[in-house]
Amino acid sequence: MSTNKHSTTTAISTITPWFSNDSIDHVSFGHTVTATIERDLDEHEHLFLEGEDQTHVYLVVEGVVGLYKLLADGRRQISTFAYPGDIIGLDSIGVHGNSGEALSHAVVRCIPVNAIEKLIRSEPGFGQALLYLTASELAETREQMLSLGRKSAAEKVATFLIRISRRSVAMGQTGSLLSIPMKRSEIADFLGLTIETVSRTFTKLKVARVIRLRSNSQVEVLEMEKLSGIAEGNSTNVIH
Amino acid sequence: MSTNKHSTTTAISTITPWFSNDSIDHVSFGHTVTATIERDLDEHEHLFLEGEDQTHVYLVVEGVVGLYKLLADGRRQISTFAYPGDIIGLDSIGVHGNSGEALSHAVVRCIPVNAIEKLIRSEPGFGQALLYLTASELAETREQMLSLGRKSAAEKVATFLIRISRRSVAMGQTGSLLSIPMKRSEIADFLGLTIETVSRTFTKLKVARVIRLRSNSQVEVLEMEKLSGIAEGNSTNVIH
DNA sequence: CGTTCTCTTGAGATCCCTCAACACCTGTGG
DNA sequence: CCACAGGTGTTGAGGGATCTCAAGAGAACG
Repeated sequence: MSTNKHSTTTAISTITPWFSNDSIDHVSFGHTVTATIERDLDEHEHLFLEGEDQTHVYLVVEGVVGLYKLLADGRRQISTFAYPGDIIGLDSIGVHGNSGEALSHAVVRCIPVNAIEKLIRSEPGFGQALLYLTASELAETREQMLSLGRKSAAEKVATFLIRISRRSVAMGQTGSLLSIPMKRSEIADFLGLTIETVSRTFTKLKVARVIRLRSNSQVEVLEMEKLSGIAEGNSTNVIH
Repeated sequence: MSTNKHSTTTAISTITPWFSNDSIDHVSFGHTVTATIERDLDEHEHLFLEGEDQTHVYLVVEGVVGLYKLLADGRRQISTFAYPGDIIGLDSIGVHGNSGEALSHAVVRCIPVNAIEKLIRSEPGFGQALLYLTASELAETREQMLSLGRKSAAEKVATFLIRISRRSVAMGQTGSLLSIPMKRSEIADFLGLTIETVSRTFTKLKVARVIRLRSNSQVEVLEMEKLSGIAEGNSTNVIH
């Protein structure tokens, strides 16, 4: 179960939207928020459900949180994965448009929406920072729409890996040894595919010696050029 | 070709993001912008191309502008359709992430980005209005991702029509007689389908007496309940 | 009243999904 | 230390929704 910890320390955070290739935006909380609650989430624990009233905005501190929408029959579309430093809840005004669930153990800092509104009014630049952050998220989301609407399974998976690689580099780590914090089913629901197709596509990339699987959650990129070529739909890099 | 008209009138606009079901946000320009340029666009004329430096934000005054991304081989994904009252360019900081093209004759008001920045600093509430606007657009985009990733052709087309209907109602018009300002190819590139599939799906909805086609750009919804049932993926409303 | 663009319809191909079996991994308890 | 169970990932075979290719019908326009 989850535990709540009150904290009086100021939370100053470097906000880097997932998959962002923009320069890093710095947004600081806490100067006027005297006490924000930090919350521990177990694997599969929900932070909120689609349709619920929005009470907080969340800053991911540790772990990865998935935002998703469901259809009546259970089909799921994962909208985004929120990594440490990402802010959750900027898309909705009043009511959550997505459900938010921890992929594994995670820690988030909960900021009440009224505190956000207060900060926007009191701290010059804060609102603008949030605007830029939301704008970047919109740009990322539209990039993902291109993948969902127009790319093949191989292109989708390659795009997914390239983005993880970029994020990895942005975090100061290597871009060729990637840790994949999500399961096949979550990758599938993010890319609009089935688990089987995701699995088969990983195998094809492996056989083509573009990647190597150290484990199910560790991918080594052997041919970065080829991978990004596939991601961008270059027909010379087609996999069979 | 396009004509540019200088204007000194204040442009006070009601901003309603496309497909929005949120309450209407009011944002006013012009109090500090003494002269904004209004621009006429011919059918298929581009406002900007993906990758270009962003110089302006645009307020659509008349007509519809499509934002799209291309893959190297020509595959296209339309990100959104901007209607009168919508603002274009809030997603990008510095460089355009999409190309913007008028679907038919259109008029836009051009607001220099530095004027926007000035307004954010000088007019309290302006930045917040833009934030809410961008947040709504993000929510809409994620709704569209569910369509692209997880819905069938019939569900996509039904969702598309329902959203046009909602927008129509929000504009004070009837929700059952819809005017469709885009061609089949544009609908296809928005929904991640081919023109042929879009055409066939319209025919199926027509045969099932859910809609009636007055012309290629005028759709009459005969069974709204059934249409929204299909849009939400209810298996009882499947079309064959 | 032809020219061109758009939309519709058909037939066959293809990519991905569905269903099914099996392999792998990890933790637990005998 | 092994047996087993449950969750997760892989692989195969077949089917189906959508795409591709192609022809023709309509609509718009000079």
